[in-house]
Amino acid sequence: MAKATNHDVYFVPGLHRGLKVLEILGAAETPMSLSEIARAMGLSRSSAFRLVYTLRQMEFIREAEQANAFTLGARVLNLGFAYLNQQPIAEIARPILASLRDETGVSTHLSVLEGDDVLYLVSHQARSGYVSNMRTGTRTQAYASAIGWCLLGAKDDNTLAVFAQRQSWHPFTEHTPTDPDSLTARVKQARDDGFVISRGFREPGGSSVAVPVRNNSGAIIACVNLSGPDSGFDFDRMESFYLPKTQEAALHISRALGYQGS
Amino acid sequence: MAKATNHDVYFVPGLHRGLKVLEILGAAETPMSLSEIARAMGLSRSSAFRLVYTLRQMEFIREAEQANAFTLGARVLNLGFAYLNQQPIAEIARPILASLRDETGVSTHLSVLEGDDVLYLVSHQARSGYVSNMRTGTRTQAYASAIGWCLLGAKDDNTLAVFAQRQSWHPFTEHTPTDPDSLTARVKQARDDGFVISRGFREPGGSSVAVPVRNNSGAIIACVNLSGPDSGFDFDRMESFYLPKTQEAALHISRALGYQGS
DNA sequence: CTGGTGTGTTTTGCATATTAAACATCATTA
DNA sequence: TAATGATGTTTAATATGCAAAACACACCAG
Repeated sequence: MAKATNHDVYFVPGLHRGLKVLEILGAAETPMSLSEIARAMGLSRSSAFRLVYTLRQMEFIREAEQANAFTLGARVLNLGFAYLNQQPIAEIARPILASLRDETGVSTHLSVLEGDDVLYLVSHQARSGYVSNMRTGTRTQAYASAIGWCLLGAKDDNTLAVFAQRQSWHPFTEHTPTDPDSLTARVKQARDDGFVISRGFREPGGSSVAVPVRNNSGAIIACVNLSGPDSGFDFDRMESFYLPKTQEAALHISRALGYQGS
Repeated sequence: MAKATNHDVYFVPGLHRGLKVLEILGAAETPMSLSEIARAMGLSRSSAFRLVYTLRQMEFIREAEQANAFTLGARVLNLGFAYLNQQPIAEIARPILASLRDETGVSTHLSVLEGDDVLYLVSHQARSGYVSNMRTGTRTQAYASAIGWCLLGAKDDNTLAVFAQRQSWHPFTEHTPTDPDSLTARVKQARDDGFVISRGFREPGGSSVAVPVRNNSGAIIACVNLSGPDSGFDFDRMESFYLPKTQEAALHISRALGYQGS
């Protein structure tokens, strides 16, 4: 009996668990000992030993200063950046968003939908004041931010409904949608307008402008956004200045991807 | 017979090969089919099939638009950035190097020695003109650049000699050291001066200022550098302006790491 | 010193992953 | 159409990874 999950016949558990070790070490605040890893994985120490042994030999993990404790090694960086360099959109967007940051003075980002999350691919921090905690590689729940609504516009109504069903709603601020209906309303609004301007939706006191990026067939594949504290935005110029600048950048990127519209 | 490498008893090949698949996909220009992966790995298709199956199920790889071809998935990004976020020096240096970039107008970087390579941890591009190809995650040979000489100052003479022995010397420019002696001379010079100013050493027409970052015990653990095309640097002000600014930033970072000196 | 509890490491019988080989598709070519 | 060669997939015999248990060493408390 037992037989727990009955993993597919083709599954290679050694690989699965090794990658999980990497993720656990990635999430850890401090280096972990072999035993800690074994416990966190729900594995025997002997199995963990073999995984750690292999990973260390491959230099994907390394011992920390304190002996018998392990951290991620630099080799995982290569993987992460190999991924980034393979996303042509990131290459294209980087200089455009840098200019946008310089023109507007607030932080600029490019993000895509990855599963149910918003994933930040490019991020340029405002040159002064407030530092956003959104950096390349950051993930946030898509349902809870202007960027998310903008990106979710890519989904058709049915897919969107299914997406909404599986969310666990957490009210980040008083404006966060907390049920499928209010979310779909937001998304449809974003789709109709072609942009989202938000004020304190994701974080109290934080505002943002989001505009979709489209590919050659006109589908939404990414989202450009400005974000910053209310104090950094001149709210009166939101529609007259920040929005058009952002739209211009988004269009610039879309064109570079073969988008024919305007 | 055969028995090829007689891998250690504790080695788990499934993990080893899975990670190798990720690296191969990371290095690939375009998505790869199952068979291509198998060939690149020197494996049977059936084995590659199981690795790909597992990686795909874990979302470390995904099928490209073209069916039956695979690319890295977004989940590898998490690993890479988890590593970065675990390097406190990167967190500390980021805003300092952003200011340095803004004050000097040229690109700024923080790098560490990783094995025999220089690894860039933080990178802020100049806001105009020339865009350097050194970004976070980039690796370069340590022996061939000002940053490298600066970082190699951390090694004692014996270790440095051993390091020098195993390099394969490639003359990137006419100034690149091509033998152990000229390298060690460079490194000792850097150690004595406490900085390196270079002109066209790594790339023709590219200049750079590099200053070491020290930890609480005074050891060199990283290196701050400015880099840009000669046209971006005002060479007359190299020692009067760029160098002191860089030293100031490096000291700032060193202090934040507990360095007591000056 | 003794017993206890924590390590990391090694062993070994059993369960399971692995791969050669067969199979099923799909193109292309004769 | 049949032959060919490439692909992705499945199978089954065998090679191998796995975890329980034993081991060795450390640390700490009494």
